[in-house]
Amino acid sequence: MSKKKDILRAATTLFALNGFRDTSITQVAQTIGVASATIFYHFKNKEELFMAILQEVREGIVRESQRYFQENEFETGIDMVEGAVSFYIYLAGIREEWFCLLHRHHSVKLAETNPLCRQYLEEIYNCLVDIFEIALRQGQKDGSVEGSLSPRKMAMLILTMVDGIVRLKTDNLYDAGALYNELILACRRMVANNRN
Amino acid sequence: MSKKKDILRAATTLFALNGFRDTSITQVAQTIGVASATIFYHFKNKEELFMAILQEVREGIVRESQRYFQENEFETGIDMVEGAVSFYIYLAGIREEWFCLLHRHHSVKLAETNPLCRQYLEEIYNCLVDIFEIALRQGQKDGSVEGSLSPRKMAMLILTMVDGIVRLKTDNLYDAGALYNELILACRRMVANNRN
DNA sequence: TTATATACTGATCAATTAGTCAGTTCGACT
DNA sequence: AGTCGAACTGACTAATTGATCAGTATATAA
Repeated sequence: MSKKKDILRAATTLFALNGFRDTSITQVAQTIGVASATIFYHFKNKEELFMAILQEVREGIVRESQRYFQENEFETGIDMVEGAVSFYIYLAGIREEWFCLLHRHHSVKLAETNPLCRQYLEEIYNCLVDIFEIALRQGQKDGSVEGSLSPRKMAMLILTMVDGIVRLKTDNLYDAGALYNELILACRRMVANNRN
Repeated sequence: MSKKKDILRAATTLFALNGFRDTSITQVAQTIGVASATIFYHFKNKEELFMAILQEVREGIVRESQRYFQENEFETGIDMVEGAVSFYIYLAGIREEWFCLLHRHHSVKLAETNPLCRQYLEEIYNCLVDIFEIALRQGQKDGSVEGSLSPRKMAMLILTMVDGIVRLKTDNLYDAGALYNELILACRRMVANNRN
């Protein structure tokens, strides 16, 4: 019967869609038909509401990435890279709010002064880079990925590219789907071992 | 003796650094020692101030990209791609405010309702994609770039990746310089014609 | 029934905000 | 000297904001 989950859900959507500063507590309260004081009953202030959301996002991303590793197996590392790209696009599709929220400047800005926020963001990005790095290391072991490349740095580059495509979609600037094939191709060309 | 340029300069920095919504007119006025009413004398409202800044950014980016094409010549298309990446990183380094501003959600959001804002953003991004696309087309002509790739789409992917690296730097998350060599390498591998 | 803690609310507040306006300063031209 | 317009300002306003608090409703346990 608690409205806490409702508040979190509505605030997540609104913060993701319009940003932290452009979303008032009143607006969050109104969308779920609750007094604004109710929000301050469950959360000390607006920033703590944001932090609670960020914590949920972190848990969600870590959980989903673990599930991805459990449920998928790939023959070669390079296939695993492709799978990782697919997974990222898929996750950003069904959990658009999470990625919108991470893309907002407020998260980055808050991390400068709020250590917990910084910690959450680092955990999230490490988790996301790892998805690609693990695939690349696997590929270097089985010979499908060029051995001279730095797995961590190439993983960051791929993440950067894939995340940029996701951004194009969430910002309604370009349809991510239209670039999907080229994205996969580009990643393969970037890291594949050409001797095979 | 007009304070208009001062206002534009201060507002550009503040909007880029803290965002549109988190920057008050009073704050802009105080940083240059001017009454806040002076800002409303030169600009109809806060949004028009923002639009004036965006117009300046557009002009700057178009101007700099034209200068880049005039002042540089490359032997092969693939070298031109590398030059384009270099140029982008360089420009984002000396005009960090421009790119910070473009990365802010407010620009994208405003474009949804303000046609002029949308037009400016489109012109900016077309100009930036073109830098890479022209290089790729050149490379397909001289055989240094794989001919089967779509120049426009590959240009968008490269832009996305390079811009993502710039973002890492402006967001103080990671040093762009540390990824520079890998970035160039990745771009070359992505589009190079392997038959040569 | 009574007690108690949790969930929730209406009324209210102090602070900040974008924006207005009447009036002042000042340099250029006649 | 006098006129005029552009640049600029101090004082103000109406609206919104995050946050507080005293008090109400409800359910569960003693």
